[in-house]
Amino acid sequence: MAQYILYSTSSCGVGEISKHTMTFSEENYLKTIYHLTAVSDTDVSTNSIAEKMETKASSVTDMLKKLAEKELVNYVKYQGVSLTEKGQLAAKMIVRKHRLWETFLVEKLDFSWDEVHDLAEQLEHIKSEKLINKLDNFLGNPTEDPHGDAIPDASGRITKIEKQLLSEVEKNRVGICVGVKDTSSDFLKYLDKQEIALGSQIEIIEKESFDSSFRIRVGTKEITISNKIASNLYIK
Amino acid sequence: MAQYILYSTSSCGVGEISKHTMTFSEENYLKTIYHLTAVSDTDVSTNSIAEKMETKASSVTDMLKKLAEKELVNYVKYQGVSLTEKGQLAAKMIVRKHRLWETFLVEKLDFSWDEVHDLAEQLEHIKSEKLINKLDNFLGNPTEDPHGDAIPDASGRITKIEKQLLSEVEKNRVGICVGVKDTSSDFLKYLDKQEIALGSQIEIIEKESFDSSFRIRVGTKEITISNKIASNLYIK
DNA sequence: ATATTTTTTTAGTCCGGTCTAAAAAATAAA
DNA sequence: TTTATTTTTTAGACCGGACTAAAAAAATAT
Repeated sequence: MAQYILYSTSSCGVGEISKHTMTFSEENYLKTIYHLTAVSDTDVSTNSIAEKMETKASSVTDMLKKLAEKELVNYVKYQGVSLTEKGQLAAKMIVRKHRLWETFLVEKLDFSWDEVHDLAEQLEHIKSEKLINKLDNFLGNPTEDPHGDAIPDASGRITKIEKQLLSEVEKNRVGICVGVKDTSSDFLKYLDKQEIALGSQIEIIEKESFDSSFRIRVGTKEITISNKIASNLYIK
Repeated sequence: MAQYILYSTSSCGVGEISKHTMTFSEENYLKTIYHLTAVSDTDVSTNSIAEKMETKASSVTDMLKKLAEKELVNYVKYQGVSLTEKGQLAAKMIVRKHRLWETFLVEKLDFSWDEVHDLAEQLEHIKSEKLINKLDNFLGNPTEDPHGDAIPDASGRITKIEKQLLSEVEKNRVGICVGVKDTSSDFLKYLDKQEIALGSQIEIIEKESFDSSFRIRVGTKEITISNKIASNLYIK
């Protein structure tokens, strides 16, 4: 019976990864694990992956074995999974592709920010390092995508953006909207309706203690937003 | 036992196709059949498809049944295959995508014309009519790709380009290079070396009857090219 | 017209990725 | 600490798409 306790021993350059081509499915699992790790920073459970990917736990287990075999994850039966260095880099490259394509779609093809996610899910699997680097240059080497999320550079480095959730900011602060936490189409459409976009100036006029809602000024307009909205908006 | 004699009876709009999503594999078969039909204009044989796709005849037979089931091809056992109206339109949409992406890669991302084919083979499978139409607009609705091949429009219409093979043109004619027949990387690299590109002025100085080679002037330079080269260059 | 060769199809296998159902391990409750 | 519950893994199946080997049909040659 095979052992799945795998620690990355050999260092691995970016170029090396592109040689082992991964399947779409493998890439999707890797990306999901990456995102789940980013939130909790502990080992990721089989079930949490299954839930996020809308698949079954048994399918996840199968895939984790394959990814462990390829030394992309550290997987110990019943104890969850984490990315190896190699896996982390691979995941970052997928995220890089996703966010660069989203940027392309919004900036060059004039898509709105709520339309681009599904398309980027397809485009992120196009296999060519050269393509993505040329796209990066074409877009002017952006560091953030249309939702304010950081775009890893060609070597996987991420320039951290300092930002705060609007819900955690004190009264009277004025800031610029720099990102969203929830990127669902519904939320983004709501923001469009309220004329809140990346770069909008937001001032907190009042915090309502009763329901934790916020009275804010967006540009020149004054509006009320729920706590749920406020806790999905980043400002700086 | 199922019958595979299928003629398209219902007319089918462009929008309708995108609902039945096709797999990558189905799209590749359809595209291959389309290209093979374009050359011979008769029914396409199982073997010719297998050869072009570098696969086995038995795999082709399997797929032809599936495509017939979906009413994308007219398939009669042992008698070859042709595209239905629906299949033709679907194939044209794939070709449209392929050629628009190639154009994008060359014009916007600065790829050379010998590099783009393999990338476009991946990009042509991205599923979104909206994306491809926006890309079309972004590129200024081009009618030809970087190799001089026609790009079908959103409804599948193709604006025929009048062009002749250089090998079939009489002595002293002056023309503009408008396309290539062979689009292999080797051939395109050869053309780059000889400084022959789309738009180059070409004058036939001499036809050598012995080996059917050509003495031509490209711009200001005089060079000799073999008959094989001349029969893969289109001029107008 | 018959035999031979080529082409095409069928039958059965395999692989990747998913699933269900059942077993095993870990966790929580009594 | 024993039992109940939840989580995770295994075992076995299926599906799409490919393959090999063998059978059947069509084309070609004698």
